[in-house]
Amino acid sequence: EKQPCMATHPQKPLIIKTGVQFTTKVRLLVKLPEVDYQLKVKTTFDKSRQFFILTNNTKAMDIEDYSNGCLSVEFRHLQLKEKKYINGTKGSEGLLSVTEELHSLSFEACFTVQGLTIDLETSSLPLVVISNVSQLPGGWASVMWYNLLTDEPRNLAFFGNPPRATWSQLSEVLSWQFSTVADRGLNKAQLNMLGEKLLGQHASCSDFQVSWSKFSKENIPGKSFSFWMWLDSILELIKKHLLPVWKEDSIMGFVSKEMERALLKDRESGTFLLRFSESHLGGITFTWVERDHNGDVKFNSVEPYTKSRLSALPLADIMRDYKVISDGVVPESPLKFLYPDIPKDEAFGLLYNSLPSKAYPYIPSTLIPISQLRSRPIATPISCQSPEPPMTPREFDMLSEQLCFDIETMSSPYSD
Amino acid sequence: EKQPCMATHPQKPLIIKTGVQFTTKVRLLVKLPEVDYQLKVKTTFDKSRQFFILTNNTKAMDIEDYSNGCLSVEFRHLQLKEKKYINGTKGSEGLLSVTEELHSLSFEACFTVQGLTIDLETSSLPLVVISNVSQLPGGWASVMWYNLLTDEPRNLAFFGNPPRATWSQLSEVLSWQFSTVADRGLNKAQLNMLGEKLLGQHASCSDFQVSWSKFSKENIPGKSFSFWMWLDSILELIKKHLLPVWKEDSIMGFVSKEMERALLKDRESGTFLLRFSESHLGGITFTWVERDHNGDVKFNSVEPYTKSRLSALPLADIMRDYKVISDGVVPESPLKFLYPDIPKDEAFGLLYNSLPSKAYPYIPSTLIPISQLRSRPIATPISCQSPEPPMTPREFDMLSEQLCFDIETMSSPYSD
DNA sequence: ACAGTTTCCCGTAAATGC
DNA sequence: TGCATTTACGGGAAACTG
Repeated sequence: EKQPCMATHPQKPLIIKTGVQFTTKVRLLVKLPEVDYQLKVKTTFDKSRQFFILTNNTKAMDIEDYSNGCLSVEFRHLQLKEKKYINGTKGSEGLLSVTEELHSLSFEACFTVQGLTIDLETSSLPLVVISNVSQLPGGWASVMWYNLLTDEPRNLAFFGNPPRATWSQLSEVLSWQFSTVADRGLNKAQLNMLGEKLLGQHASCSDFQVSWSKFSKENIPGKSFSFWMWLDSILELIKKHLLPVWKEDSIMGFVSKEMERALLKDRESGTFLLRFSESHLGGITFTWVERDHNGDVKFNSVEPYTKSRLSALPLADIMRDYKVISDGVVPESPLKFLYPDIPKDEAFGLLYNSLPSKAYPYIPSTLIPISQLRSRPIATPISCQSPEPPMTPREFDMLSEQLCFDIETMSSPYSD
Repeated sequence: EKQPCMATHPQKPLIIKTGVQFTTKVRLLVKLPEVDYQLKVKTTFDKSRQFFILTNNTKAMDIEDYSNGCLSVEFRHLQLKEKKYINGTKGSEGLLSVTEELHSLSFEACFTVQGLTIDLETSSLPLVVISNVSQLPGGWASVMWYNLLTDEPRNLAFFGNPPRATWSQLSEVLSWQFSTVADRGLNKAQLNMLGEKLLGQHASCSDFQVSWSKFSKENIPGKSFSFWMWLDSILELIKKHLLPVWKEDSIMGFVSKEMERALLKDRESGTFLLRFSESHLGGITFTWVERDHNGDVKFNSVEPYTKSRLSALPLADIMRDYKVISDGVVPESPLKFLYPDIPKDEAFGLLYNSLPSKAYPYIPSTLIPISQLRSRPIATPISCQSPEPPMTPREFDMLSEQLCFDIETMSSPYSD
């Protein structure tokens, strides 16, 4: 039953949410003697656990319109649903979290040619099944770790004992996440801050290793979220609310508070930079430096803006309009220069929204972010170092040796 | 097969959304000779149209726990799904919109006692089936009109030729909507404004009649929504964003612009009132009066606040913080007295949110609504009259003459 | 009690039907 | 083409379940 084979397109593990439609396509990689033969393909979900395919899962292969005459079939509107076991025995993966369980779809076909019965079977790359979008970040973590650390196409037990990643490998993957989502990766200084956050001072050694647990399971000391949950919340914030500003490279973002002060302390009064909150998920703040008549330096950071605030007022408008007020005095913007010395309107001007609304009989009204300023202690700066070079990403090179057909594409709204 | 009967609880038509669970309960109104008889009840959706019950629809009756020993059965987790007709013939109600189509659930049971076969059957009050919450307002309109204008328990053809309502009947129902949703009904002045909006000057005559079409199908002249859609958008706004302020009776709300000016013109500078937008769905604005050094009167209305703005900043905080700014001058609140003469902080003070956030290392920041004031023409006031007295609501008095059991309760998240 | 997980369902957007 | 209606599914919250 073994047949000669061809390479398939590169494949990545996917995330599928129960109850949400996904698509998969299978192609036969050799031409069969009789072309019109009705070759039915059946798609099934792995038996190991509690999901089944809700919708019609059998379809006949057909000749691709555009193509070389290959037989192929596309399953659309597939949907996964959880099986309810009445006598509570779920699968065996009790130790792993849902997003660490890897599943797979199988495709089978069987036909007889010249008295010979031929069974064809193949299966998808690993799948993570989630039931709510709130599990998506966990699912992505698994997909990233798997892609980063194994070449095995179908190692469903991967998270039983997941290998460590070197910081050099990992930092590159993290930078890609930003490139993908936001068209701009992370620079060395930003990666260095992330490395120190994850590893302490060891980060300077690029082959220092990061465990799966440290990356996405254990909480950051003193916080209620893991490193990846924190980073992903920032990716989401950028994707939904900061895209133009991020693309313009106006957000330094990943800077420790110490570094921030070191950078700002010698700058002109009113110089500021933007930094992601380390204490809360999905927040961005800005810090500006002020020098009083004695020449004493003072740093002020605004309460971080999160998605709810940013959907009321885009960041560029916040930058334009932010004012500090002291009683009875005309409010004033403390923000003059984006670090190192770019005039604010030059950095953000193109992204400002044109205020005036057209609602004639009415007086237009806008929201202005305001702070009541009080006195504040001066912080001490600390030094900082720079990170290691990136490494080329590994890619799946899926040559299926035994199988005559393979999955061509598979898509789900949760995968890119 | 006719059996003696008892009254059931009052019933109201309901709205059911496809794919969303609902519950219904049926009770047998006489005691059967043999108590332990397994009396199975089957629930079906009316055949006239395109829905079916997705979930298990047959259940045995049981003796109620608490009760007089009546047999009853409760169906939970029922769900409606639309039937797809392949050869496109849907039902016949082509002329009516979905929310005007009335449906019903039927309940049947059959048993034999002493050689006699007895069939029991009953059906629910009319149901409106919707597929998206965006149809809820339309559904409510139907339910209100039905309840208001017929005593027939199951007239599914009601909207084939819906009767008119007198303004006196309708105005009372509208006031109830506000009582139910927001704990405060409408006063005469508010109802009068609504009556004039719907009927012009005829509203003063309380038995003037309103057609179903005028109430909820035709658009208001010059607008893209019907009277009820407009009113319902305000109910929603109150429910989600204005509840405390509405309960305090600080929102006059339904005042024509003419009346508004008539009321404010002789008041002190800085007197304001709150009014719902008539030009846009779900908006609220405030208008204040200003008198310049010549004694000339000027009215200013702010661009209406809608749910998106109000979810960024609650109304009470807007009232507290709203400022008008002229270049280089300290911003000032133009709002001094809630009409007629209540100091602003007295009217809204208890509802202000305490600003200062606890985020220590950061400077707290709030959003302040600001308008850039320009010169504005002065409007001319017009007079206004007051409305008619209310009338007692009619109630369903459901005595089922032929049936031995009836529906006791039926619930769906869309019904109160 | 509680954390991890799933279910529920509104509300927006997109797709579909007429 | 435009409007009415349904479908899709993210996201917040409640319900479930060991």
